[in-house]
Amino acid sequence: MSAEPAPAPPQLPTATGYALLGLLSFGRELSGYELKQWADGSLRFFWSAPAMSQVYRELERLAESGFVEQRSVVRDGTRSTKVYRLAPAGDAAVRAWLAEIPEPPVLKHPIALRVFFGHLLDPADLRRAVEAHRNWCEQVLHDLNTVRDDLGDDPAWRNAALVAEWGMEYYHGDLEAVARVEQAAIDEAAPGASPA
Amino acid sequence: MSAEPAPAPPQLPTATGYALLGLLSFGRELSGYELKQWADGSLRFFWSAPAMSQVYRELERLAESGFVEQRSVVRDGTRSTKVYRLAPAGDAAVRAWLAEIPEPPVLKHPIALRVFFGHLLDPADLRRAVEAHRNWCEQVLHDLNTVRDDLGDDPAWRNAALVAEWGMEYYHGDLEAVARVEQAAIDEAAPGASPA
DNA sequence: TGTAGCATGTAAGCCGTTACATGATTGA
DNA sequence: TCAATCATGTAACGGCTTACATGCTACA
Repeated sequence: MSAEPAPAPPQLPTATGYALLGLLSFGRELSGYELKQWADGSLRFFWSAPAMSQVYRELERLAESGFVEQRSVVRDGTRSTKVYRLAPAGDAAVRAWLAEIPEPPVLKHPIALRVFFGHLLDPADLRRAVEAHRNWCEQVLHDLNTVRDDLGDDPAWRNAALVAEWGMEYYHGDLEAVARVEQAAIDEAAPGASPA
Repeated sequence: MSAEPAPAPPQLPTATGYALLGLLSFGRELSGYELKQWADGSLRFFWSAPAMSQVYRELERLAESGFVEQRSVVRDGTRSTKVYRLAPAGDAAVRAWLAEIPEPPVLKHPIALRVFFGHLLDPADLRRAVEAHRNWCEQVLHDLNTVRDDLGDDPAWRNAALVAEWGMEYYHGDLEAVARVEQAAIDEAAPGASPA
């Protein structure tokens, strides 16, 4: 008959939780804010980056379940920050998750959608969409390039560098494929109607 | 002072709703079941295919908002089926949506994730993940090939065929990129330890 | 006779988002 | 002193999923 609150059943993390565990597995002790920054600078290129509020919620759950250890530190000045470190249970959990057969990839490609529904857009709108997509890809390529440079040839970041390189090829290929499909789609829409 | 239920405010469709409107824009009158089948055979390759229950819910909302027209038909035998046809408001709505600046693409790539967190997997697990991914891609390529063949060179399906072709290149490229990255990641993990 | 496909939904719940709220610190 | 960034959350909501429930029809 204890009056203590029932211990939370250690439920398994969500995909986002596992991703945070993965980031913590590099050994650093990080705050929610820092984890979000890092996710935005790495995971977002090939997985997804959760909202800030989601990061905090997940960290709380991970701490409740014993997958991470939480403590408050005073870093510089007087303010205290909560920082998180991977616990042994968290290490085991994320390893087990990654060893599972993966889910299929998820792709939502707005240009492919617009080509598919091409009869509902006029060529100018399609071109505007392609241009926005191209700008976005170029920004991503620029960011990835910076990331790649920052990683250098430190063996500790070799895998991250590999993925950054993969990402650059990927988005480069996307750019090329979109250009091809745009040309074909617009040619179809107005055969022979080339601009003066 | 009428006692009638307040008419539902015609709220804008969700992305899934727009996708259904897009499918209906090809002019056919379809049931929820048929729309789901079609989404699974087309949209899923480059966008996403909603769950069956989601299709029904969206169709109901689209009907409430006047974007589609609903009627019950008896198709063969005695059973009646609800079928949906695009209403003028739905046509306008989906056109306007597609003409907007698109959201950025979404990509969740399980192999990239596993390479990034490569220090948490042993090479055998990475290989298993890659193999599962490869099987998945090959299935998709097979399905896309069937789709492409079925579309033939009917000008009415020219855009769909373009996207199917794009998809085949895309997943082919994925396969190649994954093979490259796998080789590099495994080489790194065990340098000099080539199989006998 | 039973299984697979056709066909339509309801219920519950998670995941993640946006919007909101707060306050300290740093540098222009 | 103002804006940007660091830092941490809460509240409300929406989208989509899985699991469940139901029943007909065709075919082997």
